[in-house]
Amino acid sequence: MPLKLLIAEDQRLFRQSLRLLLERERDLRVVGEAIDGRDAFEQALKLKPDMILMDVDMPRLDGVTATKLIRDCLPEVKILMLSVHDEDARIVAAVRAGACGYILKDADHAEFLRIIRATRRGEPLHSPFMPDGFAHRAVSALHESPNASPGGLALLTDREREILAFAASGQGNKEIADHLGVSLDTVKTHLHHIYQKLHVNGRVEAILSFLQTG
Amino acid sequence: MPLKLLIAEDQRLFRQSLRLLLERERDLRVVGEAIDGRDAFEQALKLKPDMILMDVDMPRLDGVTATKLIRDCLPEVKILMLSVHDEDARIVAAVRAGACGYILKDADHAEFLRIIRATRRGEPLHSPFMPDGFAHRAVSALHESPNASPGGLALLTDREREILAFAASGQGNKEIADHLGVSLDTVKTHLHHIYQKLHVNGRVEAILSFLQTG
DNA sequence: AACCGGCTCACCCGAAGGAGTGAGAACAAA
DNA sequence: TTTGTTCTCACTCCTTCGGGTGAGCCGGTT
Repeated sequence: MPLKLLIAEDQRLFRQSLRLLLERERDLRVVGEAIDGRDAFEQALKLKPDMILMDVDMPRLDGVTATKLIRDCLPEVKILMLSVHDEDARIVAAVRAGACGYILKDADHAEFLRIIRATRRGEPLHSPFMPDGFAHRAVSALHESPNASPGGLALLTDREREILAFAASGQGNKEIADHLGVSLDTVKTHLHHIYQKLHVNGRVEAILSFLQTG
Repeated sequence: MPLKLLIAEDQRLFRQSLRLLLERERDLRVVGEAIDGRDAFEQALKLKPDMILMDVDMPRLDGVTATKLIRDCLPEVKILMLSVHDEDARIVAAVRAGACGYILKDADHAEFLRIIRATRRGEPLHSPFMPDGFAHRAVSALHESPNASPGGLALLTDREREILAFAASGQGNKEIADHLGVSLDTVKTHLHHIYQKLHVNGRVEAILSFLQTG
């Protein structure tokens, strides 16, 4: 008896590609697709799937709320969240709302299938297929402010953005220091922090990141 | 002769699903995958694909900048942008940078394949498969006014432009040397000449000049 | 032949950049 | 008060970058 799956994902191309991937497996059967959270809720009631693959980020009704609704009406259905970032605080919220686990969109498709099958067998969250450090990151995510957008310039302080802007205009550290009236070491320290926050490898990459987002 | 495709998309699951979808087609062949813009640049140089499906939103190096870099080194390769929103201003930037068109991630997979094949045949951007909307009009407008006069970069030799492109992707001299199979000193000499020809003071200024003019 | 542009490599040297650490001052929030 | 953040500065160690110079090789031109 194949596992009846419902895919809830707003990006059609991704949704259809995913369906293709899943339908190659004999033990899995995609019984429906939903284009947002509300649709997922309705489809779930109608189709009674065994498991739902639910994107966190969807229009009209987000994955977390949809999970909550579905778990209220259909407690037996298993829900796996799909998310881009593992720092996503909504993953924790989703698990609280009744999700059985989560899969990163960056996951390998083999790992993807393994997680689905493990969840089907009712294996716990701390399954070996879960990315390492889940618990740790989950706790961290709870403590992090919701405005945190990983990789964005938003998390830089004003001073750091200012310095990055100077750097992006082609100035050297010494020049920047003179312009701002601080020491060379201070500029270097700021840049050091910038590189860490942006997860980049050096000045040029940081500037590219700045030019894209700026 | 199947079309050689390179997929540049940071979400692994989407990337692999996409590959699956494309490989079912006899006339298409996925020759490689790239996980970000910089990787796309390197893979493009290595694999020489006919067409690149490039996500706009990628870490390390965004799709627009990557498009610029690739078009400068491999002018014959066709680049199709992938984006979530058709209001995305980066789509316009991408077309300006040399992309042949764009596909929304919300597109139907059949439409997706149609656009790829239309682009392969060199059909104009205002193809009927293009969704209506802002970006569509912008793309058409751009297509009607082909200008792009090469600036100071014209006096650079092919090798110099190539090296500058590598530098602009965030790579260090050692990395560039390894990629090109030449010595570190050679790369430094080329850069030395580049700085002199462009009348700039260093790496960052040269890159800015490259990104603006290229 | 002689010449020249482009590509390659080597050496020296000083300047700049970056990792990592520690720490003090100002200030706001809990 | 305690805690945390931001900005500041210093110090070491190491890598990378850039300027300058010289030189060999190859291919095409005059």
